[in-house]
Amino acid sequence: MYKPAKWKITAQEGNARCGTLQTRRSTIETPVFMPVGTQGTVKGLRFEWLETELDARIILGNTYHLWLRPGAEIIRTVGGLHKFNSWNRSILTDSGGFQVFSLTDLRKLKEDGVEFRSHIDGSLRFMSPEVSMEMQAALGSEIVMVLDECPPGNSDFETTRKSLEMTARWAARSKVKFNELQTTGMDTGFVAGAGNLSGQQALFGIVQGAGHLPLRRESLDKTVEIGFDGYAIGGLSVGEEKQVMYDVCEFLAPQMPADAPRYLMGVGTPEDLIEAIWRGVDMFDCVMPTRNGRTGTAFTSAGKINIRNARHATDSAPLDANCACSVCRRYSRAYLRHLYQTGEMLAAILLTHHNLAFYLDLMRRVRQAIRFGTFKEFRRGFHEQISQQTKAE
RNA sequence: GCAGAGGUGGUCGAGUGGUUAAUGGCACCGGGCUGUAAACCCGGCAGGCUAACGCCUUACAUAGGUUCAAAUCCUAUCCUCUGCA
Repeated sequence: MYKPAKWKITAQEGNARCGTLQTRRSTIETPVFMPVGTQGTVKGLRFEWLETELDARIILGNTYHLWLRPGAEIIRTVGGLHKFNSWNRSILTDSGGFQVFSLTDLRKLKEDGVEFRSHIDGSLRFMSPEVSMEMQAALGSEIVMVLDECPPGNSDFETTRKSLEMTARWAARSKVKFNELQTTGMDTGFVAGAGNLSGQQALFGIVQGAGHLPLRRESLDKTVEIGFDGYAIGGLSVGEEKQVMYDVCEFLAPQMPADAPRYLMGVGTPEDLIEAIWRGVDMFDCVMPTRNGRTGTAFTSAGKINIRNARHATDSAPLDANCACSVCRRYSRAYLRHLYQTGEMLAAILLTHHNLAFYLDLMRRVRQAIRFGTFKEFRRGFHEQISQQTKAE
């Protein structure tokens, strides 16, 4: 029987893994960073750049946001998200679960689903595991996420336990509905004759449990029991201490099925990625490179820089002397600062471009290190750079 | 020349006798951003001293004056704008 996605580990160093995830639309080398494209666009970047220079193989889309606008009907009419936005490589769609957390003041949580007060026009909208699956089938993404509840990172034991139990029930419902949609041809992204793949969508489960390790274990068991094509760690980088995130990854990742990709949702800083990969995580997404790019922060091999700072006013150096991206090859800090200060949209575009290039290149170098068995040294070198930078400040 | 209006901190602009070192906006300086309600949000912004509560100095064109108290009232001077000659 053909599967929707094929996962293969190609190299390992300790808990860190290097692999390939083949979907019906692209082959993704892991560890991978997936640029976030909430509304069907990676803000500020043309797909041309993502395809050629950056060579991103997969990006995100968001079910909640695309569900509100343009809506399922339009998406179905135009034949799914790939046809709509012209991105022909893989897409992973988040289920709307994060909005249960981020839009907490605009929603009511019930066993059946979530009642959202639309942040756009105030209308009442009902999202359930079934609705989320339907919307994600309409979008036709390669990887579908189950609808989960993402409780705040510092939630207490009892709250977390109740939440994770409902998430588990939602996961089971998600899978039932997902299977039904796959067999009734509701997936707009279906690829007939996709080689040794089924051409269908893959479905990932999400492990919750906040900072409580026993609950993490419990959630993992429940999720694995249902059975998914990949497993995500959710509910981190949502207000808890950074060490909690590392501890949860360290505890959880090695226990997650080795024969499926592990995805740490919503993380993070370059350092976070290194630390999570070290602990056995394969996939990441985060708004940080795109949002921070828009708001004036560039990630570089020497740490973060704020392009607004006056010290860059006449600096003819690129953002990062060690970066080979087209922005660093051509534009000076002085010019980028000028663009930012004058409110020119090109500032956001160029900083976003560089930041994503930096993130994707970092992942390339990490993969290479794992293949060569030098990731341990790579990680140490990375730490030294960061502590040097902290001292310098 | 005559008539009218007006000169406030980097800038625009409130304030028209008493918590005014002076509201706001902009500019400037700095910080934040982790499955995107964010091309956004927060802080600082006369000078000096202090670890800090605070304290001191200089400030609303210039120079005088009235008053317990003046950016605010009076006088003179300088300057700007508008209209008429």
